[in-house]
Amino acid sequence: MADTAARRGRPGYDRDALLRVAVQVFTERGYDGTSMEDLAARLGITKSSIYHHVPGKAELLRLAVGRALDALTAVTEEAAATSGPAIDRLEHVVRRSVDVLAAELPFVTLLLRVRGNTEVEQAALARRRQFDRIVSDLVARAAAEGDLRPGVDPALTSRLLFGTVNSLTEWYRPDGGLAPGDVADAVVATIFTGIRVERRRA
Amino acid sequence: MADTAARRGRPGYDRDALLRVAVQVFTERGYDGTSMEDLAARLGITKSSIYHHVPGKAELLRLAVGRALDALTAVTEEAAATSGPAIDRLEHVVRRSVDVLAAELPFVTLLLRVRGNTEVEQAALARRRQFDRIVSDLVARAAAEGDLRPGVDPALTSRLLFGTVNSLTEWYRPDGGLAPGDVADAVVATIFTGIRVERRRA
DNA sequence: AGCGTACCCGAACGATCGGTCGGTTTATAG
DNA sequence: CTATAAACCGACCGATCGTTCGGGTACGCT
Repeated sequence: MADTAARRGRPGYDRDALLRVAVQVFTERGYDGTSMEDLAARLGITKSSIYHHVPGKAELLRLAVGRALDALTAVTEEAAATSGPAIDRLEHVVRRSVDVLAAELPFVTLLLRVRGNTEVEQAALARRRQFDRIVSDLVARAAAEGDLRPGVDPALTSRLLFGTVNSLTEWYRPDGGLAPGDVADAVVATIFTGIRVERRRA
Repeated sequence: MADTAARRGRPGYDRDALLRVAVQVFTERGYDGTSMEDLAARLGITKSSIYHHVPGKAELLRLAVGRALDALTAVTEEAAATSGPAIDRLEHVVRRSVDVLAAELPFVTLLLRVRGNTEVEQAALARRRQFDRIVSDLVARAAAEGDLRPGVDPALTSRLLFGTVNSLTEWYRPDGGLAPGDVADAVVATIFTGIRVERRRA
């Protein structure tokens, strides 16, 4: 789609192609559990070659989580996320977040596993908290506008909402015959409407 | 509660006390991201002293995830989890799982982060899949018994259910003024009943 | 053909990894 | 006071860690 334009120089990985593989391996073995040797083996090149593309291991992580954060941040800036009833804005953000998660699955997966060990990770966590804040504000507004069931705690609910959406990285695979829209439908239906039907009454 | 009975020998950590600290550090820095030196520093003893209690780093992980899995497995064997309508059994397992998660938080957290890098981790994943299977079977039965909203996919629903419950490890802290029962109420209310109220109709 | 560009390699670096070893310290039991 | 038990320590091991360095190699362009 993008460039079939022949590039100059010796063929091989460019920074983006390398990043894709790296992120894949990071999500499989964990960032700390992946050595540069592991990466090199998977890439089919030597360890030292990686440093032609990137100044170090940490930079690979930085690029990866940055990409995920950019995509998520963009969602919160869409028109449907910034106007209208909060409950509808919330639903939009949830649906689009699922889309982003599907489209950038390895990157988002990596982001969600970051624990703040290094400066790169702490910076990522800080940006992630901004996103979290926006969504939990939407939940609070939806409650204030009377669109949430009475008794639901907005803070707690936004936690559960995040948990449900983020847990998609644990099992969802885009090539599994399940479209992102279907997953979004299921998430919204489950959280917004509930799964149980009222039957036995007396 | 257990033993105030004075033990023999030089005072210090026993295997269980050491395990508690180790699991704590593992959840903070990640298993791979934690060196034996890190552990020793936190314990206030030297690296080599750790090997008096345990044959190696992997054994610490094995003990930790084993403890979490034992607690979760026990839940599925409780009376209320093995008889009655599936929807009620499901609710019971969810509620008790939240209890276990709260009571054994560091151990369960560690379990949920295991990715299968080593044999120990793969064995843990296998046992975890058994638990997952039991719960997803309950969802399927509840659907067959007509207690789930029509249109909900049991397989997908059980995934989301797991995601919601398991995500508690990301933020829940037992000393945060929120009782496990309250969290269980919120989870059950959110997933089973939904958060949205029907308002605008025409 | 020759040049610039982009990509890759082997060998080596100091630091840190998980783990081993022989010996020491501090308690209780008799 | 001695024996036994339980925990701890410092020095050291080979292996692996992320990274560096001085080149080598395969392309498009002119």
